[in-house]
Amino acid sequence: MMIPSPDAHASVNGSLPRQRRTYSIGELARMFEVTPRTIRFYEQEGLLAPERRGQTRIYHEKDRVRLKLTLRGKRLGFSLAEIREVIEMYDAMPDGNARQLKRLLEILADKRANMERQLEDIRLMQRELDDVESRAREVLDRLARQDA
Amino acid sequence: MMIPSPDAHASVNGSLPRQRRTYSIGELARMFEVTPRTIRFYEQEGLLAPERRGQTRIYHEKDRVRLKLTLRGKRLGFSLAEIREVIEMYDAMPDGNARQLKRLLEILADKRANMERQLEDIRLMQRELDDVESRAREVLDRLARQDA
DNA sequence: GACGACGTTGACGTTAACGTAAAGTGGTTG
DNA sequence: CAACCACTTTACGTTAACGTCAACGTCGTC
Repeated sequence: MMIPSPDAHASVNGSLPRQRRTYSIGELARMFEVTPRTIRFYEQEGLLAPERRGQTRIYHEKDRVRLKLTLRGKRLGFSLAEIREVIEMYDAMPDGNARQLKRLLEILADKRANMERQLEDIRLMQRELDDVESRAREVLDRLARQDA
Repeated sequence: MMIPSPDAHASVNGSLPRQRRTYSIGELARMFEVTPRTIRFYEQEGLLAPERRGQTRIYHEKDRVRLKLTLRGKRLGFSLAEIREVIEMYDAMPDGNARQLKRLLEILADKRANMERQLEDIRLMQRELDDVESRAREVLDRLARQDA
C-alpha cells in the first residue's frame, strides 16, 4: 500500500512544502477541477504557454494565475477568444503602442459594462428566486396542514 | 410612403395603445434583439408555448415574461435545459406533490449558490480590470511624455 | 393580381469547448 | 524487468444553440 503521494512528475522539493513553484498538468487539473484535456486545449488556444521539460509541461505560478483568471472569465460567460484577446494585449502592454493601449481600454470598458449588466441580472434573478421559493413554501405548508 | 407601423400580423387594437396583449414573433424578436429562429427554437425546447391562430403564433404577456427570464438566465450562464427545468416545475407547482416541491427548493438553492459565486467572481474581475486599466494608463502617460 | 413583408415547417450546416480513444514515452516501484 | 502511473500527440466524436436555406402560405397594398 502507498501513502497518497503527489504526481510522479510533480516538482519534488520535499523540504519546502510552502513556496512550491511548479505544477504538473494533473495537479493543476485537480486544483481547478478540470481535466488535463481542458488545460491542453487552453494552451492550444493561446491562453497558456507552459515551460517544457522534454515532452512534459511545467506550470509556474504565472500559468496557474492565468488558468484561474481564464476559468473565472468563463464562469462570467466570456469566450476563450475574448479572454485570449485580453491576455495577449496585457502581455504586449509594456512595449505596446498608443493605439493598442487605447483598444485595450475600450475592451476593458466593454467588459465593465458587461459586469454591470450581470450585477443587475443577478439582483433581478435573486428576487425571482425569492419569489418562487416563497410560493413553493406556501404550497408545501398547505400540503402539510392538509395531512394533519 | 408609409408611417412605420407595427407588424402586419400584430394585434390591432388601435384604440388601446397601452395594455397591448399580444405580440407577433417578429415584434418579440426585435424587442429582445434575437431572431425569430431563436424564439421558435426556445419553443421547440419547451421554454415557450404560444397560442396559435391558424398557423401563426400569438404571444401574450406571459410568453414575453418567460422569454425575458430565459434570456436573463442565459446571460447568467444557465443552459436552456436548466431554465426549462425551473419553468416546468414552476408551472406544475399549484398541484405539485411534496417531493417535486422539495426538489424545486433544492434547485433554487443551487442557483442561489451559483449567483453568490458569480457575485464574488464579478468583484474579483472588477479589481483585475481596475488593475489592468491603471497599468495601461501609466504606459500611455509615459508615451505621451516621451512625445513631448 | 403581382409584389413585398411577414409568417410557417423541415432539414442541414456551423461554432465553441471540450470528450474520448489509440498509441506511444518515461519514471518508480515491487 | 514487468507492471503501473502520469504524461504525450493525433484525430475523430459530441453537444448546445442557434444560422441558413428552401419552399410555401397569407396578408395588405399599388
